[in-house]
Amino acid sequence: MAVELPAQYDPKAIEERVSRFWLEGGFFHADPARGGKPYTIVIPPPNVTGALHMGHALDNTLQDVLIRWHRMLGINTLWMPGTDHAGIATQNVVERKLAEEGRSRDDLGRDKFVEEVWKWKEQYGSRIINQLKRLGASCDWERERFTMDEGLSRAVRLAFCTLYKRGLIYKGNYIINWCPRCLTALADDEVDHESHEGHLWHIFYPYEDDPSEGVVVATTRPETMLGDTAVAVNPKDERYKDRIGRMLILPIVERRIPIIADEFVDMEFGTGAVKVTPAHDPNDFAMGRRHKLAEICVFNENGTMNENAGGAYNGMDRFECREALIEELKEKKLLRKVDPHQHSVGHCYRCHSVVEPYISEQWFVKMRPLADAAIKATEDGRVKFHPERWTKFYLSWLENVRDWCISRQIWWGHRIPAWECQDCAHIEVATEDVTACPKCGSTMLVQDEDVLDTWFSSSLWPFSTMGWPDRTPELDFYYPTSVLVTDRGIIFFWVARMVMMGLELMEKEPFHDVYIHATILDELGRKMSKSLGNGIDPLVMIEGGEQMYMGRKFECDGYGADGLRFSLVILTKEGQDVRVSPSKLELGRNFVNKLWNASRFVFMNLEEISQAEPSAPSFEDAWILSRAHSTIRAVTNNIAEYLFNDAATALYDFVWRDFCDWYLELSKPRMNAGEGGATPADRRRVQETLSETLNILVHLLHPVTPFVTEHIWGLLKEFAAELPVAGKMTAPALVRSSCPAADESLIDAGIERDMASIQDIVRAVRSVRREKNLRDREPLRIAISVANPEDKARLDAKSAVIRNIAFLSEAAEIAVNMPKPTRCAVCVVGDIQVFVHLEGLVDAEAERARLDKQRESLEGRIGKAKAKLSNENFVSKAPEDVVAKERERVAELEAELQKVMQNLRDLD
RNA sequence: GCGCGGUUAGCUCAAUCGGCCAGAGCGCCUGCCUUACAAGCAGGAGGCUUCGGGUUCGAGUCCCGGACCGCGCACCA
Repeated sequence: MAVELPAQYDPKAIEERVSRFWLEGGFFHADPARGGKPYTIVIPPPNVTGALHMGHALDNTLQDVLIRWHRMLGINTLWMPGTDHAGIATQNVVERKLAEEGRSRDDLGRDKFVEEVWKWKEQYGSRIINQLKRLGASCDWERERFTMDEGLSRAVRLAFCTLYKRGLIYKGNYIINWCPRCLTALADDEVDHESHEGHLWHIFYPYEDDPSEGVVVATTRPETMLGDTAVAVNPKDERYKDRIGRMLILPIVERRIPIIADEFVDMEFGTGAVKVTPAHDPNDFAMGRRHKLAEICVFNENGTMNENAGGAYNGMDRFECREALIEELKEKKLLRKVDPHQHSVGHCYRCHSVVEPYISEQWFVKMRPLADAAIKATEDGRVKFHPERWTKFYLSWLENVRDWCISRQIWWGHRIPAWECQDCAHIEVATEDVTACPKCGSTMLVQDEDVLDTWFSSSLWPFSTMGWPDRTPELDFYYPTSVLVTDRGIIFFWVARMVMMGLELMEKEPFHDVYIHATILDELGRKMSKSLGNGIDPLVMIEGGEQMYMGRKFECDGYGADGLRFSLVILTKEGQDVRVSPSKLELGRNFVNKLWNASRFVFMNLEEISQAEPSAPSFEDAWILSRAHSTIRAVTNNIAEYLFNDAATALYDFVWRDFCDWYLELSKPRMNAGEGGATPADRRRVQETLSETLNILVHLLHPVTPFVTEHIWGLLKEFAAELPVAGKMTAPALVRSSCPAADESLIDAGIERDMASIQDIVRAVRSVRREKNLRDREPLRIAISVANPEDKARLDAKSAVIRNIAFLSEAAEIAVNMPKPTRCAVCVVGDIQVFVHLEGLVDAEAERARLDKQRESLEGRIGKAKAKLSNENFVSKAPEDVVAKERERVAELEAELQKVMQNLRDLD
């Protein structure tokens, strides 16, 4: 067979080929008509402007592990992919591109601009999808959706109308967060608060009837004073009690404003008197409405001051205005004090400008009823979080949520389906465009200019992608989905809103489980970000190349998608953020190479299949199959509980420790007829066990390292065509093959224990080799003294194993209570003594040193255990089996110690 | 201010229900190009589990309190 088997695994060529094979085979396609049990995941749709980062890599790897695992269990799986139109973000990207060409969106006008965005989307929008494919994500790509698709847009309109009709959407004039750069309203959770070192300015407001007296107010945003319409004090505040109702003259603008009393005011803070600016502060807004104060807006939409700010400031930027205003107040001796003050300032999560609280007319979703239903779904156990602690985080947000501002003053997005009649001012909300006013019949209708928050359309994702509002077979079969896998960062933005919309519009929660995985951090524990330059590009790690990381350049020769995926999965402990650095990712690359080489070894030994009837399975054959099935059991349980890294660790140990370090080494002499009595029947047996084990192993690993396992499986299918395992390899591809179930009858704790004991003996011999500077394969002779005839019988049966792996010149002599032969080193392993014949090499000092060290350790352990046993409370209160076990342990340790002591005496 | 994580080997992390000697990877030291793999093999060193109390026969693990690091929310005139 002329197959090239390079000694170093090169992922690049293989992954590309395997990827093509999968896509051409249509193996990821989901078909509800196939029936069976459904298992569904909808992808958290990445921004269409996005590029794959490590967070995506982890998120999608975990989803892919779940999907591939369930697919291999024969379950009817659907992984729904797609992208999000990301209103503000995408609009910003296209506007930046236009700016480079010296154009602006206003030059183009709305229709032309939206056309430009679509063009941009067609050209660049598939980048992240291709990157996900490169990562190996086994989504049903034939079903790819985009939140601005025709179908999803229909879903958005119907959702809006339905909620409006149910009174859950309303329009109103309220204070919202305004980004003066993006020129749009933002939802509360789209504002990032950052702590800033600012000032607390104390400003004097004189009384109208006695300008020499007045009150001092404290503020961090003095420029808003231009819009003040009152000063508030606490009604209980003795200092101000008798001044309530008195009029003040607001400096600079010279407006008459009253002193009002409101419980809200904190007497401890500042001077206890608060300037009230209803149009520019959420608390003041609420106070203003309580006291029916005027709402005077002093800002323009772009963050400059407007005519209400007065002639001097009109048109000035808000921050320049602050400076100028402070100067003027100083001149007028109205600035009484300036204290440094730490306070938090809201920033736009898209462009990072300082947002302004701003009164404007917007559309809102009434959250209370929706949130209550969502809370109930979790309380009833219909929506569960993993790890469990996120439940509280999620519920506390739902409990305190305020109405959601969903209108955005941008052009890219789902335009609000509301039309206002220019004649009678009636507002009609409808799924189809409205051409005549249903109230007055006028045809003078104007559609609302605003678009909806992107998260509004993403909240429908679990069902809009399946064809809702049509009742499709997909929706019937795959909804609700099984699990949502995401980062904690969008629990509010997205997870909560999907639950609310699913319950309201589908009357069914959109998913049963929510798995919140780690956030990826850099090696110093900081989130990866562009501005810090501490991000690692997953594509560079996969395909190779160079990039800047934390200020230095590093080069990677391409660890492959498998290497990256394995690293991420094994590093990511549930519920724990994960620090990633380029060097840590070598782990997965090394593992994949190890797996490849183990497979390569198997293939080389399958080149000539022995035609003999296989001999009976030997001890080591039974052992590796026992370990294989133990591993199947462990991985199955771990994945069911979302313990991905435990599954990966079990696989790592099985492949590297059990299979490579021990079984492959043990199989070598059995492959070579003649040597050590190996027969063609033995050879055949080993070939069957190797192929069987490798087949199990690639199945188990496939969800984590899909490419290399698919490749190995394909080769194994050819190499093992004449072996029994071929009967289990009839699927067209590993991705569609079913995973072997754990066969409990093959799991043998006794065999695993015996092997552990053999490993101890072998390690003892190796240790002596090291100590004596003997070559690893220098033939040696050993004798083994055991405690009883049963142990002798057990070891006798395995003497070939020991001989093989310890490189002995002949089988060990095994006897019960054998006296120590002369001229040998001795190692005490439990109740076994291993005598290594060394002829002239025995070194009494080295012997003494080794035995002394062991004596010390044993004495320490015995001391501890005896102290426990001599404690009457322990003996009387601890469970009997624990006490019995402890006694047994002491007896064993003492027997071992005696042997060590005897050997020490013999040295004298 | 409230809440949630975390603190274990030089580094990054494990440790199931409280019970054998607290493990692994990387790094370090020794020796090996051993016919799958130097991205490897073999052997080894390395621990007052953040601190102080408590519960318990027994605590890395449970409870109370403190320190430090990180995250979220609220307040922030």
